[in-house]
Amino acid sequence: MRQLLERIDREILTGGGKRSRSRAAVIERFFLERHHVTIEELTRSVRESAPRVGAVTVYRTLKLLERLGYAKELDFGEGAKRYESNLASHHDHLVCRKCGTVIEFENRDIEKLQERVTRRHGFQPTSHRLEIYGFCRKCAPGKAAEEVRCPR
Amino acid sequence: MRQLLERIDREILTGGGKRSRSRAAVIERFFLERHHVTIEELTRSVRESAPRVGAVTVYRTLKLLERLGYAKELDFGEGAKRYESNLASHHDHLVCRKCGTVIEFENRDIEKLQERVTRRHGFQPTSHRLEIYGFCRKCAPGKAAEEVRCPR
DNA sequence: ATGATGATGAAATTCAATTTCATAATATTC
DNA sequence: GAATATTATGAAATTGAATTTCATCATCAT
Ligand SMILES: [Mn+2]
Ligand SMILES: [Mn+2]
Ligand SMILES: [Zn+2]
Ligand SMILES: [Zn+2]
Repeated sequence: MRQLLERIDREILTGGGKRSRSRAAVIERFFLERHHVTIEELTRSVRESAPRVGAVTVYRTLKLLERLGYAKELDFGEGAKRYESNLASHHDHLVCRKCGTVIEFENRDIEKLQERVTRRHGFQPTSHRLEIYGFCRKCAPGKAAEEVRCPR
Repeated sequence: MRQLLERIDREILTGGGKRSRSRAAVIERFFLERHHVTIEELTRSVRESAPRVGAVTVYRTLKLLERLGYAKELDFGEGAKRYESNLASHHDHLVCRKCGTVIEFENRDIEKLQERVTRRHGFQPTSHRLEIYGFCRKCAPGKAAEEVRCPR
């Protein structure tokens, strides 16, 4: 952890940036988070230990971490984006539409097939997103309130 | 086409709705679109034949078509959402980060593997989204302006 | 035609995200 | 250890897509 923070600090320095307490607070909290967090959630968390940090700094710091390759931006269609550490290996997500639980999975076969698809189209892939929406074990009762068709 | 429009009209009627000229104009234009359109693009298109139609009606009509199962909402992270007809069979997308070209593909093997993944997690899937971002054949020169690391 | 209810669209509102800008913090130079 | 230069901060303002409001219009049933 210490190692990581120092390494990021060094990268920022190298890039012409300066150290900052607020940013350090955001970065530390971010990597302590267990789940995929929104800016709002992370801001609340940061303020427990550094109450004066503004949400704008959280926005800026996460964009920075993303540019440096340490964070990943996610969008589960909730309105606000979520972020996760990009230190672990690549994975995709199962998102429960009822309770919001997110299950992570990794499937090399799917990734292989994706590569084949892109090759077939002369497409040079740089990233992808695969999200499967539905109901998790807890939230999948016999019949969920599925398709209610109504014009309004 | 005529068939489709009448069928949708009937469904709306059944659901307690009424016919409307503005909405009909939006629906007709929508199904004539070849590409994935934003609300703004579709509104411009609609106004060529029905100049008084407001953007709000386009928003509302697309939400309606989505609820009825005739349209699909897409989000390629551009800020504005895109919509496509849901009449054709399911497919996923390759999105060029440079020129914006969208290539559609269909891969039964990937879908099968997805089902296996969800089953393994006791997850009941209702939909998914798979998008692969990168550079299309035209836009993939030896080295694209890939990773420029800079703290700001 | 009349009345009831749905649909419309301009304007107002919402809300995440970004920009602005005066001030504060940090690095560099002497 | 100042003085100076440059970056970072955060409150407030701004943006922009999407939604809501509401007075008015259109459509349907009687
Ligand atoms: Mn994850
Ligand atoms: Mn498509
Ligand atoms: Zn759930
Ligand atoms: Zn391209």
